[in-house]
Amino acid sequence: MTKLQKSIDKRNALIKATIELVNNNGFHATPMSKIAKMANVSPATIYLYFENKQDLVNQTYIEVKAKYTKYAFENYLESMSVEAGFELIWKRIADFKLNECKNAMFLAQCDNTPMIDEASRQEGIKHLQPLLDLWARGIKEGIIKPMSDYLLYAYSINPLSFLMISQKRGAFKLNDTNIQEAYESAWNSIRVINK
Amino acid sequence: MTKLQKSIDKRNALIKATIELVNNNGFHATPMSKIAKMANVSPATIYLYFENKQDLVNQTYIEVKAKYTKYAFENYLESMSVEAGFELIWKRIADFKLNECKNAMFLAQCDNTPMIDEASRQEGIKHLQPLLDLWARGIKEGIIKPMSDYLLYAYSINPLSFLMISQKRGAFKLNDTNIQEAYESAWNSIRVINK
DNA sequence: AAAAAAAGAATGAACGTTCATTTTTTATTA
DNA sequence: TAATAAAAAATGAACGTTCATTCTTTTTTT
Repeated sequence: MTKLQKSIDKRNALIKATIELVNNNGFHATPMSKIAKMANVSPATIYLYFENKQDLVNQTYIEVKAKYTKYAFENYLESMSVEAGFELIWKRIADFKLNECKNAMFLAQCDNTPMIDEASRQEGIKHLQPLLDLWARGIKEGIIKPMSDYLLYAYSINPLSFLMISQKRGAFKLNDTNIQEAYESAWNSIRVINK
Repeated sequence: MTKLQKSIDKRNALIKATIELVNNNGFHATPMSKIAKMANVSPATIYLYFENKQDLVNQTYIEVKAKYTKYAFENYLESMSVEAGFELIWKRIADFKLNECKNAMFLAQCDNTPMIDEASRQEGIKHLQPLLDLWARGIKEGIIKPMSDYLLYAYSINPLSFLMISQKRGAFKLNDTNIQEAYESAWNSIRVINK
């Protein structure tokens, strides 16, 4: 194994440990020493890869967010119809929250606490552009209600976070049936309804 | 001022300070000393009112959650139609998130982090029963889609949390117009749609 | 004057970070 | 290629600080 690879492995192990521990204990209740231990590394080693604890969690956030959006837009083409595009992206995001549960949990926590720098937060939002573009197109075509991106996001994508957290708490179990129900709810909340 | 009143005032000041500081810094980044200072009280005095820090935040959570549900169901009568009842409750909740912004922020953070004991979380959920009952009635009458409470909640009530957080970050401004849009989205996502 | 409430200072534990060394890798020379 | 020197990576222990909580003293109430 090359030197570079070893470095990447260590960095990845640190990021993985950070996600795991922050998910279970929150940012301030996860000491660097525990992150180091879980990553099989000395505490001091963390500081070779990251400036400090804040930098570690910022970088973790950006990395996970990038993974999320990459996953979401896989297979999406701008040539698709608005309906097809939305359904595809929505279901990919649902998949992510289901299959990459730990990553999704981590993002949910970051997005609801003052854990992350505002700058890193901005950095994370950038990659969502294709969805915003799709919505703009949908509105122009009269298929999607003319609402702000925030409303569209709140009623179609964001509820998945709540469902995931409920699932994590064991209060609710997502499956193929209610994923389809949820998708239809999401779509009905943003589409133009012909009476 | 009576002794009892003074005690209640002190307890309230402590809870208010906890909300303020946890909102801005998160649970673990708000020291007891700061809470004491903001409440004009000695750190030691906190321990006359609360067992420890965890107890302080648990009790704060339960108190705020109770306030939230009381606010939500004010004026609601079980004799109302499903549509009217839902609109009333939904708009009261929206009002709460708008007008009692700090309280709402606090709940959002509690609900998305491992900050609160599971027991206190359960305690907080109890008071939402009237809404669940309304949904059950709506489903029986064929007005609301037969979905689990979690899905109904996720797509109608919960998005308000996201909007509130976006507003807090200055990214989005809620007003009467988009509150109405949001309400219609919420209702369309859970109602039975006659094609 | 006794009891209760509140205060501030003190305590011990835990944390993020740094420091002095050691270990591992890479480059150079024979 | 083998030996060795230089550089880089990694370490565990140590440091200074911060924090939740407790202890002792003072103030307020009864």
